[in-house]
Amino acid sequence: MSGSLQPLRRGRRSGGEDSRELILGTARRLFAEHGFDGTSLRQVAREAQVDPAMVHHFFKGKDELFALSVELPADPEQVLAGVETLDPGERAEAIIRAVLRLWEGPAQHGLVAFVRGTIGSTAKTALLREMVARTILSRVMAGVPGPAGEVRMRGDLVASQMVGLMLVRYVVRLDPLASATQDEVVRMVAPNVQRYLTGELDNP
Amino acid sequence: MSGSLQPLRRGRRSGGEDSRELILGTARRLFAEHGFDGTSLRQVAREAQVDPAMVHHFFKGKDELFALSVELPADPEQVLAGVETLDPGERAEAIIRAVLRLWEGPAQHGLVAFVRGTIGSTAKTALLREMVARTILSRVMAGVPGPAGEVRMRGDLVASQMVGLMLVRYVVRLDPLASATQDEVVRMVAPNVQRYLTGELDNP
DNA sequence: CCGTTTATTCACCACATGATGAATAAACGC
DNA sequence: GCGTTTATTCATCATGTGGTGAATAAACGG
Repeated sequence: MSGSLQPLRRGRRSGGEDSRELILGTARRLFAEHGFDGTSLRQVAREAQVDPAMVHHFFKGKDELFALSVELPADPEQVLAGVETLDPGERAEAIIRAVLRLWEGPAQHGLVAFVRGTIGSTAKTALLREMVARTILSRVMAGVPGPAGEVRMRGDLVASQMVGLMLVRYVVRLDPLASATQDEVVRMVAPNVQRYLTGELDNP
Repeated sequence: MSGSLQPLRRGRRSGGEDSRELILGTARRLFAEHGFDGTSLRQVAREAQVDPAMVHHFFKGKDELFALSVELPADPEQVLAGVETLDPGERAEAIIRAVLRLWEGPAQHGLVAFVRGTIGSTAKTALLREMVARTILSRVMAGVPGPAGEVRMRGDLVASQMVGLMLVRYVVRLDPLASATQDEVVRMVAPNVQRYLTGELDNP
């Protein structure tokens, strides 16, 4: 009766269950659901049914775990590859298709986590701004005719539509937009993006 | 020399500095900058140069402080008042004007805080979805002709553009969109919103 | 079969968080 | 002037956090 319940067996487990992957998977999910700050190592460990110290055993710390969790399988340059070679007058569809393909691939979890974590704080928002402005928009807007100031404005407008689309479709998941097919989305929003890219802005 | 530095004077301060408002203001700013989870009571107290216990003296807890901080000075119904009486064919401009007016008023801090706090977690996102779908979109789309399914889709598209606009202009602050005048914004994006509202969707 | 590596658990640390309750002092009402 | 209210500070709690170091046990390599 008074037998002390034996201390949980220490040491390596027998089964071949790969704890590292288990932790990574759980982290990926939790980071996507609650963002970086909203997710704790112990929470990850708990849900993965693993000792918190294991997380540190496999990963250097929370930062590394996050980095590996949201590791984007494709960098923006690759996703948008070829877009700048297209005629600006027909570029909208390609942009939208690329973005939809990216978000509907294996990167989705990571991207949602990235967005959630990024929008949550001013500092990270600044990073996002740099990234969007430099890496993405410069590529998307390459070759669009017009004065530099106007082209930058067009880029921001394109960004506003694309950001809104991703947020509503993948993060907030507003139906029926969230469950429309890729083709439908392209058909519906491409004309608007195209107007931002090369259409008449001042004269509705 | 060895005089112990006297313990900071306790008790009520002489000056008429209203600490309550000071705390509220600081909280409003910090919540907007770092979101709910990213802001701690002690941080607020520190920046307001006030003892952490004061925060609890004036407010029941973090939740109440947050609630009072992001208190929206105008509810959506009021902001969009009259929109549903307008001809759907000319409604886009009114919608955009209303949103811009709201975001550029005293509510801005609270709204940014709300967005940051809301996008950070799944649970709160669900709330946002309900709110947007029921309260806002139903009003904005009232009287728009067409089958129910199509009208809902049009609403989502409008939401995608408006959400993106708010995010890029007020949260991420992408320039030059962030520093454009209200009139410019209206001129540039109204046609796109109008197309979502009543334009031809399938046939670009 | 023995030594090394690796996986797992436990016992801690220092620290920040949200919160409470008592002590003190000024302001206020009478 | 005195009692009450209110503002302010301090000491303290329980909890959760990220992180470290050692102990243990299984797997692996020779």
